[in-house]
Amino acid sequence: MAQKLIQGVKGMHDILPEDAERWELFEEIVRGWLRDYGYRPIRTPILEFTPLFVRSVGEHTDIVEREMYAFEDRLNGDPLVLRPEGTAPCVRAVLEHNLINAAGPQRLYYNGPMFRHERPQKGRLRQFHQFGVEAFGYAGPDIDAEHIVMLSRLWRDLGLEDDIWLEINSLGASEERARHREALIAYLETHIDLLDDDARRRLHSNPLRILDTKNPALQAVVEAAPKLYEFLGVESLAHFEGVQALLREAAVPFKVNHRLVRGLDYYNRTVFEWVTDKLGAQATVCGGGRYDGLVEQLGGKPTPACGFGMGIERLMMLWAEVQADSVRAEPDVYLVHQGEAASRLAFRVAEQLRDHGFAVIYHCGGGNFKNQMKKADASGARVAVIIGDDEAAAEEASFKFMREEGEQRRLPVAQLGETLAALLYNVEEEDGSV
RNA sequence: GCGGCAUUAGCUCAGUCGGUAGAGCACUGGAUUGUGAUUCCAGGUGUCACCGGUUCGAUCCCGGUAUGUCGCCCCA
Repeated sequence: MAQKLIQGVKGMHDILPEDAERWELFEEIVRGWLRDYGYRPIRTPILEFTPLFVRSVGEHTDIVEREMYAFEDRLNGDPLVLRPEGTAPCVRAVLEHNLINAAGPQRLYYNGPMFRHERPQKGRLRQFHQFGVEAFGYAGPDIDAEHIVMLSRLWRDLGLEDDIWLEINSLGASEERARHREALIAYLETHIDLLDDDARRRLHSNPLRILDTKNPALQAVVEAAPKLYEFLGVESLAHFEGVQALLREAAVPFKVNHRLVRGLDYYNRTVFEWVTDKLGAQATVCGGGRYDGLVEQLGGKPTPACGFGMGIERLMMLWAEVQADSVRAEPDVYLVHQGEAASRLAFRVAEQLRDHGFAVIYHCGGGNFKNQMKKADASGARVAVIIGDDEAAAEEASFKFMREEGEQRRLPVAQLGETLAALLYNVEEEDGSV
C-alpha cells in the first residue's frame, strides 16, 4: 500500500497544543486525585510479548483475535505486541519485580497509550489513552467500593456528574460463571431455530452478549434464559452485597445491570461501567472490576485484585463541554525590542525577569514595533516590556499593561523586576510601597 | 471486520443543472516609518482529498484509494 509522506497512521491522532494543554490540566487533576487515595504511579513499556495478552485478556476475545498490533521483531524474531490494555502489563511488572512479596498490597496507577486495530470513530481510536488503577492483595468488597467511590468523586471534581452514570454487576466466581455459561449455551441450543445469525455466531464465542440483543424477535427467548445471578454462590453474593452496601454508605447512586459483561476474560465478581449518552455508540468512559484469578494465571501466587481503566479521549470530549474556556497558560511578559543593542539588552532583561519568577516570551524574528505589539497581544501576556534604541542607550525599559488601563512607564532595567512583581502580584516592596 | 454519509482557503462553511470558485474569521501590508485587541482601505488566500474513467471540457457525473464520521460488532 502506498503511503503519503505527510499523513499520520489511521486512527492515531496528533494532539495539538490547544487540546494538549487541556490534557495536561486533566492529567494534573487526575494525579492529584489518585494521590489523595494513596495510589502510586507505575510505568510499563508499550511493547510486551504477545503471549501475555493471549493468556490474560483471553484467546477468544475480539481484542486478541482481531485487534492486536502483533508482529515479529525483524531483528530477533521476538513475538511482540503494542499493548491493547494496561492491566496485564501491570500484573506482569508487579510479578517480575516481586512488589507484593516485598512490600505487601499495592495501590497503583498508570497512564498512557493503548493500541487496538479497530475501525476508528469519534471516541474510538487505534491509539487511545487510558488512566488505569490496579489494587493487588485486597480481597474484601471495600476496595471494589473504593474504586467506584473515588471515581464518583473525580466526576464531581470535573463537573461531569450529570453526564455519567454507574452500572454494576457481579460475574461471580469463575466456576459459577462457567456453570452458567454451560447452562446458557445448552438452553440456547434448544432454541437454535429461533436465533438470528448474530446470536448463532456468538453462541460459543460470547453467549452472554446474546442476552443484550436488540432484536425484538429474540426478547422472549432471552427473557427466559438462565440468569447469571441465579448461579452465584453465597460468597459471591455476600461480596456483591458488601460492595452495594458501601456504595449506599457513600451515597453513590448505581444501577445493577445483570446483563453487564466485560470483553476481557479475566474479570470475576464485581464488574462496573460508567456510561454516558453523549458520545453516541462509545458510551463507556470507564470500566473495570475484580480479577482475582489473573495474578495466579500469569504465574504468581493467588492474589486478589481489582482495577479499572478510563478512556481519556472520551472523558476529554465530555469535559471540553463543561470546561469551554481556553486553558492556555498565558505569559506574564512579552518582550518587544528593536535594534541591535536593544535586542541584546532585552535578551538579558528577559532572563532577569525569569529570575523573578515571571513567564516571559522574548520576541524572536524581528519585525517592527506594531508587528511585535500584535504578537504581544496575541500571546495573552499581561505586560509588554518594550526596549528600543532610546531605552538601550539609558539602560532602561518601558512597560505597558495590555489588559488594563494605565500609562506606559519607563524604568531603569535594574528596577524592572521588583516593580513588575509589585504591580502584577501586589507584592509590597521592602519600603512598604506597592 | 460489515453498511451508510462526508472531504472546497489556515479555521467554519457556501457554490457551480459539467465551462478551472466565494463569505465570515484568521493572516499580510497601509492610514506622519517607536506601540496591540476597536475602526477604515488594499491584498496571497485554493493541485476544489488522491488516482483513474466518461466528456470538446470534470471541483461537480462514474469507479477505486485514503482519511474522517454515523451505525453494527466490540470496547475505554
